[in-house]
Amino acid sequence: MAERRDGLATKSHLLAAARRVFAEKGYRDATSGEICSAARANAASINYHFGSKEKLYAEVWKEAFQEAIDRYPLDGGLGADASAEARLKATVQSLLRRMLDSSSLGYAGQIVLMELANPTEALELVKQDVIEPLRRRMHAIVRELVGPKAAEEQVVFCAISIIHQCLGFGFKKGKLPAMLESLDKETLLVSLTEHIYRFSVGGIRAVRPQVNAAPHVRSGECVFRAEVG
Amino acid sequence: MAERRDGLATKSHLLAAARRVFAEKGYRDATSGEICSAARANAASINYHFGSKEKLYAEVWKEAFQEAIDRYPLDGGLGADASAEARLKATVQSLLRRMLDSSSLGYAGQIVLMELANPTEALELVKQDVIEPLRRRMHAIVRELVGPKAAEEQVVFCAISIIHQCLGFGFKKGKLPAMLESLDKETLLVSLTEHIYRFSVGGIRAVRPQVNAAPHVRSGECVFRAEVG
Amino acid sequence: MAERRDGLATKSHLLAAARRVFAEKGYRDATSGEICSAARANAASINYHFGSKEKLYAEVWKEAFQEAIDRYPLDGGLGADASAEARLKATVQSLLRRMLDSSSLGYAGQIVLMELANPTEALELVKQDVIEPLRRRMHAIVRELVGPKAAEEQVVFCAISIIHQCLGFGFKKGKLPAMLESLDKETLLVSLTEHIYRFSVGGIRAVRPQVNAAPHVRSGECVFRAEVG
Amino acid sequence: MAERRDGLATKSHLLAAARRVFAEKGYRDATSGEICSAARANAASINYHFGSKEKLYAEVWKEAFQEAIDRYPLDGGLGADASAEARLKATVQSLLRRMLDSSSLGYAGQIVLMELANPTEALELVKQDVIEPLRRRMHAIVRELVGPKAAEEQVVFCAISIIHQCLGFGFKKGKLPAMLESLDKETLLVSLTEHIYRFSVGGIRAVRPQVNAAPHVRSGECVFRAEVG
DNA sequence: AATGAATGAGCCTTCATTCAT
DNA sequence: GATGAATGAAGGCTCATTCAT
Repeated sequence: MAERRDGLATKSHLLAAARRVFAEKGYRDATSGEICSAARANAASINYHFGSKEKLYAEVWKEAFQEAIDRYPLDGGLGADASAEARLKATVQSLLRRMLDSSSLGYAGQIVLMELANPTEALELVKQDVIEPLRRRMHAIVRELVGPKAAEEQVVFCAISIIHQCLGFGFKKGKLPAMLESLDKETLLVSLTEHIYRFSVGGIRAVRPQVNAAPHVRSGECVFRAEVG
Repeated sequence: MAERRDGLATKSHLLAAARRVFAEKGYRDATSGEICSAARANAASINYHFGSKEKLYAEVWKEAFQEAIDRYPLDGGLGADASAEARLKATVQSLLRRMLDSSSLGYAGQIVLMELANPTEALELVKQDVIEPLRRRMHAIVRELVGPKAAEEQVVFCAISIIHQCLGFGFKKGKLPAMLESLDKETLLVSLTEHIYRFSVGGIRAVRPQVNAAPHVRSGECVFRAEVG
Repeated sequence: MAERRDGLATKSHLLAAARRVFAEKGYRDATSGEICSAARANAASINYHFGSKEKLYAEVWKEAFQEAIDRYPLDGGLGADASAEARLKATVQSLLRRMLDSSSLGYAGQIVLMELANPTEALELVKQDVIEPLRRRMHAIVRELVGPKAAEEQVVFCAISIIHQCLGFGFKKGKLPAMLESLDKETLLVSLTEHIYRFSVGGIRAVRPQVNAAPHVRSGECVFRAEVG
Repeated sequence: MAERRDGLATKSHLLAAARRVFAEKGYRDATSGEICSAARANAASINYHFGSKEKLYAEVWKEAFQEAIDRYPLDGGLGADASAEARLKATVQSLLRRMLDSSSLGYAGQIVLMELANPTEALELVKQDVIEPLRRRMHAIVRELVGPKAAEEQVVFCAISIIHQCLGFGFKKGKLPAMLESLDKETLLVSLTEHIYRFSVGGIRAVRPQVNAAPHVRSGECVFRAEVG
């Protein structure tokens, strides 16, 4: 009926449609039928090209994350010799871009959030390729900023704090305060990067072992002590 | 055939089972059948007691969040006259408890994460009761800490940063580094509270308008400037 | 909860509600639950009072038809010595009333139509009590009008023609031409009776064996005139 | 597992089975399962081919009525120039055939009766295509027979009388007197047509305004005789 | 290489009925 | 005498998958 597409057009149409639909609805709610009709492909085409819905999903992940990595590398183009601060900022920005990008190629953020909240087996597949490198890079940056004397636990906590700040922005729309909704994507991204970067640098500084307590650090300590005790 | 239970035991059994199953699998993947057999109830009992699977889900939410609010009130028992720092710490701890509690009464964290990533209509229901108060409280605390001169945008960003740090801990198990997994729940919670509190106080201090720039703040600024420019 | 009704109030409420609901929706579409809530009775009350939905239905039939018979007896109050024409007219009117009456006591028409189109076992129950007497009476009247020489088949056909003309008015509302819808029930009924009576007398006359056309045609006219006037 | 049928055999099997089952049991009592197993098709096939049970029902209607219209056109093949009497007879016969035909292709009669007594939305669909044309045709014929001076109401009543006489024969089997049951379908149909035709012509004559009885009554007789002979 | 037809497993829901009180 | 709670059977429908072409 419909004119035949040449070669592997159907396959890539399916991948594109699947990425969109999976990101919008999640693995379980996205139906094969919907993906196929969005791709103007036959209902059997998913199984023909990918073997199963689940394998298509895995393929989408692989593709999406590879793209995320390619488009927004964690080092942000910085050499290994860049300062820890510069690397931190670049990493935050890359991570935010991954979460906020919803162009036709980048629903990665939505998908990963959904998986983290309600994992499929697919999550395991990208853990090593995407999450581990991120965790390690962040860990290294924090370690550098916090100094060699800091406890390992502090480093881990700080890395998590920074990553979570970024990850939260992958939640579905409507979560941001009205005030931020009006900004265009790029402006928002720059501001957020700036904010998270400064906030995190301040946070790291505050938790690192204080060789010599600066005045305002002390005040922070005091409040804290009072609270706990 | 199975012995009849007296009273409305079935209804509460269903609620308990549903909370568990919904938290484990999410709304779509949790089947009525599974919930009913977990509650040792008939397949029709969900409809009898709640009208539909969806209404049961809404009920579970309401209950779970009410419990979260009751058990872990945001003010942590502090009076309104407590210092901003104390209120911040208490709020962080309450929020963390809500996310990490997975006792028979508190899957709220898991569920909210799932909803944020992939919303059902149920999300709307608790937004006002749970999310808004949290946002407002955090906003007020940050405003107090950051001072009246800070731009509104800064306040909003900081509140988000703090909330996101906590929310991230609602993700399914297996996400925490091995090192933290070994700690018992309560110890972990105390450490995390401590960390997020200090980290956030440091972060807030770092982003607030600097009347007189202390030396090391300036260095942070410099790095940042270098990066952007 | 609800105040207890005394004695058999619930039972009669159920009967009334059931009659309404059965007439509106038919046996299969009417649910026990709907009937019970319309009667403000417990879901178990049907089974308690009547044993089953089907037995309630049969009870409704019996009651409805008994009422129809009592309120609109086929002889219309005429003695056995009334003329065949008078008895025909009375019978037609009674039958029409049975079909058109939709007061709280008389959904009989709707129900019988539904049963004729799509029978339940209940139909058998009233066949003897309601349908047979009607058929026999109509047969006798027609036989008298048509004369002893007419073939039995003709008599049967005529009786059917008359009965069918009346039965058709039991169909659900919205079937009558707009023109007739505007009339009030009683006026419509009188007009219809008049029409069917005259039409049928004419029809019978037309099909009876014609020895010599003129004389008794005239007498027929006379009778008719007498009847109407 | 069951051998695959080629082409769209399943779809037409379903339609055929559905027509039978719907006619026997009515929309509500006919189950998808029954229809499918009668069509030796899978339980999901109704949804695949028609979308839902209701749409299948609508399809069955459309088909059945189109067939009824095609096989038994109201004009019975008569030209528009045929006499009113001839057209009346032809129309009555067509209508009776539609009601009595229960070959594999024509349960239309049963279904329409059921719908008239207990309507589905499907009824609306065929009202315009089937019921309206019939009503209009009958109206025109009666108007011609009854003359221009007759009140519109009389014409409407007569048309209804004729139509109802025919419609009544769509009721489920077992309603006809034993005497008629023994006749074969075709003989019964011819006799019934003859009867209803003569009965109705007589009825119309009897209700029309009588200026002077004799002349046109006679002509009516003549036409009738001519028609019959 | 690709597809239209068809399937089977399972899900949510409805509903008449039953049971203990 | 009457009821609220609970149940089992079945119904319509969805959906990923398979098969023949």
